[in-house]
Amino acid sequence: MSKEPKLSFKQQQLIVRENAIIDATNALLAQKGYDLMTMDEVAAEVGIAKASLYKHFPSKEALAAAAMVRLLENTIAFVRDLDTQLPAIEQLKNVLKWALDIRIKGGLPTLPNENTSLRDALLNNNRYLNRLLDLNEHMAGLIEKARTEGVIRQELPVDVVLFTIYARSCDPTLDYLRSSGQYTDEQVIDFLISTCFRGLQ
Amino acid sequence: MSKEPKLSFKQQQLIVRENAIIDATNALLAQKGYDLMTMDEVAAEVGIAKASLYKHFPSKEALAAAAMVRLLENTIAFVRDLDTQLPAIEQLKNVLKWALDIRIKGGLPTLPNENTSLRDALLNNNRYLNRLLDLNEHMAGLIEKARTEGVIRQELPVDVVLFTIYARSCDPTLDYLRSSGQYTDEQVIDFLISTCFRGLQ
DNA sequence: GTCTATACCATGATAGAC
DNA sequence: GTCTATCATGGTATAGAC
Repeated sequence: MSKEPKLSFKQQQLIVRENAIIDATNALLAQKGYDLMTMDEVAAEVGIAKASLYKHFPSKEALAAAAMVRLLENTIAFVRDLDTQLPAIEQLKNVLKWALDIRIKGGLPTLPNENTSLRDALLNNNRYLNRLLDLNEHMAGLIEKARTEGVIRQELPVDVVLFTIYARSCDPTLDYLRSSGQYTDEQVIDFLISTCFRGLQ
Repeated sequence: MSKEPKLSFKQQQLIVRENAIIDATNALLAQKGYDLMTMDEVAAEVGIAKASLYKHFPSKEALAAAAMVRLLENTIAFVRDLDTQLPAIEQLKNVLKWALDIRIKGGLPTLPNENTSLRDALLNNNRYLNRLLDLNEHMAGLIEKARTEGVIRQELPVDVVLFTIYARSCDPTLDYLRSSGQYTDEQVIDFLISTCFRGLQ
């Protein structure tokens, strides 16, 4: 595409490096959360000096935001590629299953809740907000479809269902059940999906 | 009870002061979480100097652990006082409702998940662990009773039900729905209890 | 037991050489 | 753009006077 392959190659190198940085950030965000993640750790994980990190991302907040944006983009891509032949409720379950699989592999940072200072940064990040709105729209469409198919309770508003599914992707129950050592990862995921959609009763 | 009322009075004063400290700790833990809570804030909230705080509690971890122990004791007391005439499932719902009410009032720290450094401290705290085991036994009894009454799915192990209910007490869905401003607090709590026990379908 | 003042350390961010 | 070395801030914890 570019007229100067050399420049393009350099740019490619840059992208690869920055992807590696975001990989490390993602893992550390998932493992320790935003506040406990340190820039020293990220740099060490990537194998570069901390100062070099700051040449790529101007701040810790910007770095974390970039990681969250990439995560949202991957999620949107997954949702777009869902098999539309399936009942909407099965598509929703597949989204949750996909998220839980990623989480078990150590790559899913928990939702930015009100306790963390990352939240404010993300709420001021337009790239992040745009991706989030985009994902929300896709998910809301699926939820409404599932409702017209009669498999989601009518009295539950769409946003209640949406947040409930989002929250289940970072449910601490996953960690507790896994650390009990009594179940396989697949069983734990099935429990979470089942209790989310069918409840306890 | 004591032979020396004067000493007992001093001890009472101490208890009152320490209760005030734990009150402040509880609120800050709920608001910001363990890592973002600072000893300066706790001291300022109570109205004493930071050094005085350390005369009462030897460390930040010990202080947070004391707050969590008191919370567990209050929970156990509530569970003990439940109306045993009610169906077990209604008693379980009442426990969750009670916890969510406290959380809305700003007094319920989130569960210590794997991300926080508080977790290790609590796992080494025998007072905390004993209270937790005690509560777990009470709750497990209720869950088994509800199961024999046929209102909890047989295929769900007791610990899955237990953790699922615990996790719902710190579900971020509560914050998201409240901040949307579309529902009353009571509605939000009903949504959470309903989706927990009946699910989305 | 309360205070002021401070030691000590971790961490986000930067300077400046190469 | 990478590095080493450093700064500035804020936090836990403590010393020592009263």
